[in-house]
Amino acid sequence: MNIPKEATITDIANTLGISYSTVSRALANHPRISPGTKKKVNDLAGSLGYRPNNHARNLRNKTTHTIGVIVPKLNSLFMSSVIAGMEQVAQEHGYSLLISQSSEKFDLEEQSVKTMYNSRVDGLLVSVSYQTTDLKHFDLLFKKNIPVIFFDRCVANDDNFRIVIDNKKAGYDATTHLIKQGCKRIVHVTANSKLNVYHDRMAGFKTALQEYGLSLPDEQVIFTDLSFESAGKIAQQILAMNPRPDGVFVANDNCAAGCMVALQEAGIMIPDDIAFIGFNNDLVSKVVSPKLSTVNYPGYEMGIITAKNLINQLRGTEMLKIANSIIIRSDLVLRESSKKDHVPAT
Amino acid sequence: MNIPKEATITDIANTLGISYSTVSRALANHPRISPGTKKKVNDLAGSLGYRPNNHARNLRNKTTHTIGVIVPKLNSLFMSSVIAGMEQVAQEHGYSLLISQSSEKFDLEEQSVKTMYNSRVDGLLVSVSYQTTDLKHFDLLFKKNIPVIFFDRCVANDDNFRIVIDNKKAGYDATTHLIKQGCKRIVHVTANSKLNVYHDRMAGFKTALQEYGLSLPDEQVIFTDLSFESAGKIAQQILAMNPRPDGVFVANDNCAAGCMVALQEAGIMIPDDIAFIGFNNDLVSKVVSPKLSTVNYPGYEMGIITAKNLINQLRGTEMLKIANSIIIRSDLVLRESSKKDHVPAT
DNA sequence: TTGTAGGCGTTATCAT
DNA sequence: ATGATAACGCCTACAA
Repeated sequence: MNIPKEATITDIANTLGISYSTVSRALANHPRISPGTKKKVNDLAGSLGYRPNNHARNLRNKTTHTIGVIVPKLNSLFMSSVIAGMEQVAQEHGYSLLISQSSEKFDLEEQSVKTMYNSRVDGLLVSVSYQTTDLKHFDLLFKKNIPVIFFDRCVANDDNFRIVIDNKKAGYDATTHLIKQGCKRIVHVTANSKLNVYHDRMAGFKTALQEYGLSLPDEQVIFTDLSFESAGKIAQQILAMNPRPDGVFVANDNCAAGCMVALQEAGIMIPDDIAFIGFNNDLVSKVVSPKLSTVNYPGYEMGIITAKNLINQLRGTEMLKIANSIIIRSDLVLRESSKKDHVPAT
Repeated sequence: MNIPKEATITDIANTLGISYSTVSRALANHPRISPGTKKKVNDLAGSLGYRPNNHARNLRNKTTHTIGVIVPKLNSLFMSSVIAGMEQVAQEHGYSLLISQSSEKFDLEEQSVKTMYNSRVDGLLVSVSYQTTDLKHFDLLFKKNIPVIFFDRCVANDDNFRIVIDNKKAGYDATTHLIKQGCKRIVHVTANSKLNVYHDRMAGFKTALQEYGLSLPDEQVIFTDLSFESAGKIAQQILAMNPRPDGVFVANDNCAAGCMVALQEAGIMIPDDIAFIGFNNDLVSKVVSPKLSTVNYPGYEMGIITAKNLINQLRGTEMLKIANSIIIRSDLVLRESSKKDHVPAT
């Protein structure tokens, strides 16, 4: 078990008979180091398998070149695209990503924030958990002026920097679409939470109903955790309603798909009896039968934009105190689940 | 923009009028520091918002308490469960996770390995990409005796430590199930790769066919990237076959679901014309209609076991050179897509 | 039970 | 163009 020795700049300096500050500068491609020494240093470094010690570097520079990422769940097409985008940008700029999932639990999110703080991340990208209602647990970062950017999911009415879609508009468009398909009694299935995404989607939903003169009895808004597993219960609730609704707008695809499956098992025809529209354009929306209409928004792009903004902020390139939100484009994706009186296109 | 000063052990020592080594020891809960000083130190540390500087610590100790994780994709129920399990164990033992997705590309995986290496992770947990055929790119780690554990996906015939399921048995069981349902011409859809998961599942498939005296024309093994997007092409290929197969065993659920959707659009009845079985028990398997039979294995547990093993290895607790693989239990999950002559249970 | 001193690998500020 | 030196914050023999 021989310990393979780790080469340092001192080693390079010694075998080359020069000082280690010269080596350091040569490695950093400092302008006033002779090309000759640069070459010698780089060659030797290569053959020695030298790798810079980031810890020493970070200790010295008080910067870690690490970006923390906290998300509620990793297992959606959307989230993994976001992260892929972030990773690309991070790599391009020499940053690493420290990723953590809160599993929709506030406690775990709080825990993760602490870990990130103790790991001295240069900045943090966050999509908050389902249970999060305020941002006190980020105070340690705020106090130290460590930039935090919230993307996709934020607590409503908060003025931190955020990168989101226009959830209200998307909710409005989805609902309007159902109305135009002839739906009169539309149910909205969402989470009982203060998050922008649910709050705003519902706001859009309500605006649309009002605008078209449709009433909204209390029972037509159903609160749930939006998991696939909970969908069975929602379906029961819908079946029990009298009169039965003719359209459902669910705040995510997983839950929408679960509802559809359960309702169809109970003999409901979709879209003829009840039209459905979901949110996220997740894989399930293309698999469930009939295919689920939904709202699409570009995760990969959102990841890129979010990461770029953070890095700009870290480099002081951008005056971000001015703008405090970026809105990303979203689109309605219409499929069979919401097209009344239409034969599926085959 | 006042810079909030960062408290160090020296600060604590000074305000308390004791030496910083005492503070260091008190913080580390060293046995021979008086409880009184310990309390004073900890209290002050708390009120000062002191956080240990991991970089200084790592520099000193030559250990980062960071575990690298490289996976092909994050967006599956399986992978995100694995990572949740790893995170839990890591946190319990004071480790952080550096996560990266290769997006099934060899280049990105290679890149990630380098990044991990340069970040000086204490160990690495890897599920290799679809394109990976050998492990040369891990040599830098191997040479330095940095432990690497492969989980779920490994290159075949490699003797590194691995934590996997018995893919051959699972493939055998899945195939046998189809045979027992009366299937005579069974197609296997898999990836053209050297990975254990595909290699072994196919081996199990072939063994089962042989055992039951079924022939296997070349065209009955279809190679693809197994993505949902490629499923349409596979469906075309299956439709073009003469005689038409009556059973399909696909090496993952996404692709299986995609095939089913496409075939049903072309008028094929599932399971009556063609029975289907997938692999992974991903969410789509419960959403697609009819619900997809599949092979389930516990991601969360696999994550826990993998992380625990690495940490034990790092602490020298375990003699891992002896064992070189751990097999995790997997089960067949039978649903409607493979039950011939059965009415769906409702 | 506590203090002193040296060093982990870098980079930045001097000086030469 | 290069060298010497100090400092980043922490840990740990060794002393006291």
